[in-house]
Amino acid sequence: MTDSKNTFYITTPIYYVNGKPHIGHAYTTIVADTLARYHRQKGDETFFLMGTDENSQKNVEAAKKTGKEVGVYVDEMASVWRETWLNLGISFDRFIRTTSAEHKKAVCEFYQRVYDKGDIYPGEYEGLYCVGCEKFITESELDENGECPDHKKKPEAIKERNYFFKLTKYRDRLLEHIERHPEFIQPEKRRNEVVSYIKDFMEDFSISRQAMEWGIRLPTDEKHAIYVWFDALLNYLSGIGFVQDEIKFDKFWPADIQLIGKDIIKFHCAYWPAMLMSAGLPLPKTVFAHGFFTVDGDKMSKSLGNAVDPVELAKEYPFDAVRYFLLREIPFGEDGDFSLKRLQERYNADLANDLGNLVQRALNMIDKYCDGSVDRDIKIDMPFSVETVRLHIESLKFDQSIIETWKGVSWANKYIEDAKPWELHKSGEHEKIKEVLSRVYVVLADIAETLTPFMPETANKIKKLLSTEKLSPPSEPLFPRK
RNA sequence: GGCUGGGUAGCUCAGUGGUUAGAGCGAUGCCUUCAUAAGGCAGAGGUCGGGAGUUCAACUCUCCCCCCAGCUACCA
Repeated sequence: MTDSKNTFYITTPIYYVNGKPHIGHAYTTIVADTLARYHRQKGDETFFLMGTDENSQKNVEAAKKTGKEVGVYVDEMASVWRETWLNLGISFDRFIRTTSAEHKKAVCEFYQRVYDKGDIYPGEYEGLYCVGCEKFITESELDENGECPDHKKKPEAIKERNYFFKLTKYRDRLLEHIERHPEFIQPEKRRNEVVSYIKDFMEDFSISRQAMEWGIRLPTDEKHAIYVWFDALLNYLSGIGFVQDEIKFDKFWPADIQLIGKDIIKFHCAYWPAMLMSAGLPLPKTVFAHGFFTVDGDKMSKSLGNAVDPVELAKEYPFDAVRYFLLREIPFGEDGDFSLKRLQERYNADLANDLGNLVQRALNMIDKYCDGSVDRDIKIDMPFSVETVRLHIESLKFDQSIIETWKGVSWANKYIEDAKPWELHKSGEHEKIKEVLSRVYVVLADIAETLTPFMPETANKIKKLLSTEKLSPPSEPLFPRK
């Protein structure tokens, strides 16, 4: 991923709008935002897409509960989601809605291509369907009450004629692609799961529903709505202008990274690439499935009511602190535990004490001992490697990247301790003080630069403090202790 | 039942066929005062899941077992 390519296209899954965003959504989104900001900083022409999945049956049910028209309901909810991310400072370039005219047009065109290819055939399906999952499930997957274990709901028995996509036709090509491109599915353990699924269990899947009133109509048969996944996955194409802005589309497709949660691997690592093959389009370079959170050790679930609301959280802690915590605490790709206690510990130790206090003490001494002036171009050996930070980001090891940056923070704190500017001040060694504080200054400047993708607001604050003509400490601490 | 990944300090994790097994956080003691009662230093804390084997030598390799997570099957 260290090629010199100058465009970068990254996507998050589009989210269902039948509820509010929780910390898991925020996690995916933060990672995507960090990567997007990194690539922009690097100078790549970057496109960061996110959006909402609105043609789903579960949205219809959610709307029914509120007594609203589905159309009204999804409009309202889509706006809630969009505003949430905007307010949290997420730098998406486009927020795609699957009910938009553009998306529908793209889906119809895509469908037509696959149809013309001969990959769609009518058939009959009988099975149990869980609306919560938006997929068919087998009896053996049900729990002791005959309910879907994830959604605690009885699945619906469906028997109808509908249309199928010849997924199995692409079995060999999929396996070959995965084999030849080890970077396609990450992390590695997910790749194994996918391979075993494709080899042993994959079947053609139904791509239409007769019973559905809501959703995109099948161009070749108006009585059918397109199955939500065959529609939703295409947002990654419609979001960058598929069949409507070919120049833009050709510039950004295929995507560099598609982030997903581990629950939707099958759709993104089997259905999706096969659909693209059928339509004659190149495959995304990497699909990365991250882990899930527990909250204080418990599975996050509606029944436990322990879902963490990122908006509420951002009232307690600056959102940068939440970003820092999630990226620093959880090795990307692993499952992690979210706990407020842990967040507070990290906040106080790393952000308030180490970084925030460093900025404070350094600028205070520059102000006090050097009249706000240092040599901003002093050449020193950097105590951490910006190159290492970059390499870690590009290999998606955000925790490592932050650890490397913190070497700079620790170095500066120790250097100040060893050099003791306050004693130099007493003995009147002004030149020496200025040299010491100049060194600290340039390290801080590099830290701010490096931190930009991770903590954009904080990085900007520091940059601003460092760019005033007469340097002085911030009027308020960067991160007040909690 | 099968497959995959994992079980290392209180917590989160890193690590190598070879002297006394590492980091960060937390807890303890000391030093310091520029700073958000922040910072620095030091010691404490582990029979590296259990057992057997290979080897001059294993935490690091092999086998068996136990436990955790994920995927998946079968029986019902």
